[in-house]
Amino acid sequence: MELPEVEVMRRDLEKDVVGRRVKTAEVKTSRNAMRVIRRHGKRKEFTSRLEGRKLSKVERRGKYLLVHLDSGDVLVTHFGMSGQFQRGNGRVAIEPHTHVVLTFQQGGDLRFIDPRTFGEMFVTSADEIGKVKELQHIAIDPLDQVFTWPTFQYLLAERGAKMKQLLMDQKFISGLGNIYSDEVLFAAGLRYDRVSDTLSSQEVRRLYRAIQETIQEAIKLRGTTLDDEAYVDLFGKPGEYQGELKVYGREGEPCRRCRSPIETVKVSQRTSYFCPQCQS
DNA sequence: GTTTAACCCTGCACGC
DNA sequence: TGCGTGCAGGGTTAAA
Repeated sequence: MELPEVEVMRRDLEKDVVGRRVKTAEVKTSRNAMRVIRRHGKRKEFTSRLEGRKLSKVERRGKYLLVHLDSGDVLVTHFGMSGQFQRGNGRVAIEPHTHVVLTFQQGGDLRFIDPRTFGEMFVTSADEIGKVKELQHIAIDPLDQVFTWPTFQYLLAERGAKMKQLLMDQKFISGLGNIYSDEVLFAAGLRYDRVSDTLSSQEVRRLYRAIQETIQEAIKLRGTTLDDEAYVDLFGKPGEYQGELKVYGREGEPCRRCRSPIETVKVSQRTSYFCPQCQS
């Protein structure tokens, strides 16, 4: 799940679960459920801070979701590769790989499902949130007001790294993963191996616009749901941005702009898709 | 400073 | 049909 999917989830939660009070919090007994709450030694450390609490606000920091509780605590969730939240109720069967279930006093529940358990949940106090290492180092957010193109130009000039790696680096810019970084580079007409401090002003501007437009459009279409991956929203509905993908997952297929076959390359263990003609 | 490899998990497609 | 391999939208760490 990348920024657009996390943002869609944030908005859904804001509409649908904010204001509800947690009656019971359950962490399943499996080894992987414990892996999900790995920062807590015991289940109770996690569940006792949730039970009886009302959910008051949901914010996003990069790919992290922060659900604020009326106690001042914050429930932090990262979805990893396969994590998701699903709304349910007592009549809906618990899916395999469901690790946490919050049941609401008002009825219904919220489930955290994650087959690969790269995802994580933990509760911390609002005061301590600034001390969480992963959150401290999260870089500028593309949707933030302070993400302006002169700022971006400065940040790029400070580094001498290849663009694909840099866009994926959450300490450089937050929210982009393997899919959207490829889409952004295509939209900007830049190759994955361009070095950040050699971009012209015009290229920086193109890249800046590509980031904003790609992210905005993906949120509008409620995220990307690929055939083999199963991102769905809070209510189980897939996104629609997959129909807009220009390069990701299209190896060998003709570029939508120039008809050249889309190529792939391995960049830090991940497959990167690009058009050899349109990107330089 | 930047890049690479290994690792953390499960599920699925693919080739033999 | 069965089995091994590689790959998948995440991130960290140590070493080169």
